[in-house]
Amino acid sequence: MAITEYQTTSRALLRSVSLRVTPVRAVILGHLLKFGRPVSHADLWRRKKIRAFNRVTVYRTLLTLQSRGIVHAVQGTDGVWRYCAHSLSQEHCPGNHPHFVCKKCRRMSCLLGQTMPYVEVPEGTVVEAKQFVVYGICPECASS
Amino acid sequence: MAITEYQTTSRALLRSVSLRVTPVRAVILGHLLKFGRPVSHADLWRRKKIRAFNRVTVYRTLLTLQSRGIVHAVQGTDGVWRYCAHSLSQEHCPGNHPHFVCKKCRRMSCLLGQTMPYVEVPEGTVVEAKQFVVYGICPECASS
DNA sequence: TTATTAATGCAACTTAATTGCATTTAATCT
DNA sequence: AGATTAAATGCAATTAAGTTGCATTAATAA
Repeated sequence: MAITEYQTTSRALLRSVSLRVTPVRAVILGHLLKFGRPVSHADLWRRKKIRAFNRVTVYRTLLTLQSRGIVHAVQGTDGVWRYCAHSLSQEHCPGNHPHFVCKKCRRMSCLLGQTMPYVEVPEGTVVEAKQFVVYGICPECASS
Repeated sequence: MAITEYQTTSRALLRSVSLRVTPVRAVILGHLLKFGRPVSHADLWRRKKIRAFNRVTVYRTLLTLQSRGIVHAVQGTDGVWRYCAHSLSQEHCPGNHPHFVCKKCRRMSCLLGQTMPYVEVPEGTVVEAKQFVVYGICPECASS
């Protein structure tokens, strides 16, 4: 899939959640889809095409996409938020799995194939989200 | 247990991990023990006795206590680190349980009585820590 | 009591993220 | 196609959490 195709998909995704199709949104969503793993604002900002926009707008765009449910956010143990896009085909809110953060390369990856574990909470508690982050060294960094 | 007693305990705790007993450490550890739940730098900073010290020193003290294993740190879904002290009686490294953060009062509490779930990671991955945060509304905030 | 190693304070800085407001633009409706 | 308008964007400034380097001070051991 070429980057332009990702942007075609992006436009469709945006329209599907009735968001105006703007250049920033198409480009950011395109990049997120291409990354395929949760990436931070900083990761995006390294890309020329994204740096063409305003930093604040990038932040706001990520929030907008998140609010419409086409992007989910997870935080690493470094306190930095990472965003991951999901395609239209996925039925329920994704991101519902543990994540791994490498202390060396700071990359985050999804630990797929396992769901979020059940947790017991005190009576009367309203659970809105769960975040499970595993921290350590990824295979690539560990072997070098 | 009065605050002075907490500080007596603090001194013993500090000595037990061969840390110099200084005013900042005794006061911070005393407050952490009294809180009994994970609290942030900001939470501590609200206390007059703690604001008497330097902000940086408070940060550094928390790191020191953490490095000696008498305090553990967890991050909320707001990206803020919270610190929790544990008494000498506890055998193994505490903090090894899920935590809950309330979106309204921003308080963090420990979800005791359940251990950290096992997670499958790709071959070659080195796991150093796991963080499981449940986000939502606490019973107190939910009922009001 | 003194020596010395560790701890503290201060000032400045970094990085992530947010806010308010003026300007521009995507989509809608003639 | 062109005007309309609510929504989106850019800019400047700000906040909040946390860090760094370095000079000064203090807790402990001899």
